[in-house]
Amino acid sequence: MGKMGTVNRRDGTGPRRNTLADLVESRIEQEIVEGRVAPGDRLDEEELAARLSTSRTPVREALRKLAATGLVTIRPRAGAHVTRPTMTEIIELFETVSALEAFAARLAAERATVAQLESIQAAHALCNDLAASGDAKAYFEANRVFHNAVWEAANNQVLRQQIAAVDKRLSPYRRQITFHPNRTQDSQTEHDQIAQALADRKPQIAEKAMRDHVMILSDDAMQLARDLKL
Amino acid sequence: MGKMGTVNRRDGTGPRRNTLADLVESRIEQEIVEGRVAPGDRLDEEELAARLSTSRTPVREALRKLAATGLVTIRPRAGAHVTRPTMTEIIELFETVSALEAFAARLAAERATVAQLESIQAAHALCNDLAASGDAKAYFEANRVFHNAVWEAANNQVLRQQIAAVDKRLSPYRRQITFHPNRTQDSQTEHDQIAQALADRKPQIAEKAMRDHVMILSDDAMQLARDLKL
DNA sequence: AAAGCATCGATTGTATACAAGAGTCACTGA
DNA sequence: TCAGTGACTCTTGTATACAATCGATGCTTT
Repeated sequence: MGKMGTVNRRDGTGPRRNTLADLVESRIEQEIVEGRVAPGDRLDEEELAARLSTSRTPVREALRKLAATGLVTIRPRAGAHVTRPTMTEIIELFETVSALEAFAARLAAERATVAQLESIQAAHALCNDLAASGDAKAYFEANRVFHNAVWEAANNQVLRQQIAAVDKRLSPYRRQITFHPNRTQDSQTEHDQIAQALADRKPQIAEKAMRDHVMILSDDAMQLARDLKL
Repeated sequence: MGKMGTVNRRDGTGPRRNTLADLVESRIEQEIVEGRVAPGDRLDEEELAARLSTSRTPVREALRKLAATGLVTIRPRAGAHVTRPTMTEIIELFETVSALEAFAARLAAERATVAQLESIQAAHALCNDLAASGDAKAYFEANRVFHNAVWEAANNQVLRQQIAAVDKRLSPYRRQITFHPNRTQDSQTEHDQIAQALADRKPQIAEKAMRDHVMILSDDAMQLARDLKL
């Protein structure tokens, strides 16, 4: 009787995984986003298959899907690697995500529900506490929650997915910046302006504040990348 | 000189196809974008494999990649179908592409080369001629060229690819609108404003003009969809 | 006759087998 | 010693075989 123990969620958020290929995909994606594998690292099909106790077929399908989003680069006969963007591409990624997040902020200011605005304020408050504590790792997560709350408040699933896709590609670099000394305080000041504009329902201001916020991050990322000779 | 004999382009534009899976992918994508298969249509793996003289393996990989971009929907054990967006999703797609294209227009106004601006003007002029001629099919293509020229002039490859991805998902609906009677003339007026703002290098105006232009299209799409009971 | 259920068929998901190109490394020659 | 070249190996690309699940169809039962 209990043979159908399959998990079956229908929202696009959580892992609705019925097939091995999808499971493998989320595992690989996780390893990339969490920084367990770095840009440029090779992704060996057989090694992944062995590690995840499956055959090459689901691994290949997972890698193809990840390649479609740009997280992974596949060159024919040369295998799959975690995409290592050039300096130019990193700038382009930040520019693109700045446009998308700014638009999300604009929409959020226009049409967020009261509950959604409260979620944003709560995340903002949490960021404040953690910024004071100096726990960079925790702040990194709280910052993600804040941004996620804004994306959600835009009430546009397509937009949210597009942002998430580009954001994943930037995650290795975003991570670096968070641990940059003075960044946390500045970030909080910018979050203040964004949160205020949203609470006041001022789309234009929210849009510009978010765009500037992300682009400042971009500048920091570039500076850091130069320092680290990435 | 000719160091590598392999055909190896590095921009994402042209078909750099070495593997069957990539070839199959572009074929299926083409059929969707050109309207040869409609949203909701089933994509049978064996039938595709037979028609393209290959096995199911490359077909499956191609379908997975297309699913990652949202053009195709795959439900486990239920097969692949051309994605049929809901009314809400169509609106969300138009909103998203409006933000992206508007940003592209802004960047183009800021940093397009003279040659790129000339390409835009040329495409605009062609649109004008064809609008007068009343050849809807030709205008549809010329309109694409105009928009493509703006995307290109933004000088941001990541942005260009993101726009292209979302735009593909909208192509069935964009097509419908073009053949709507009065749309062509209105569209030209809007193109005028965009082209002028770009020529004058006014980012704010270009951004707003493009955003409005796309969102008007969205309204028309919704109205049409309602009329056709899509 | 309608509803429920079981069996069958067809299609997808996964694994494995086979083919072919790219990189490696040792060997040769200068 | 170093550059060039050749075969070899390892990995990927493709095809096929096998397994599992969902939907349909027809039968049974009330």
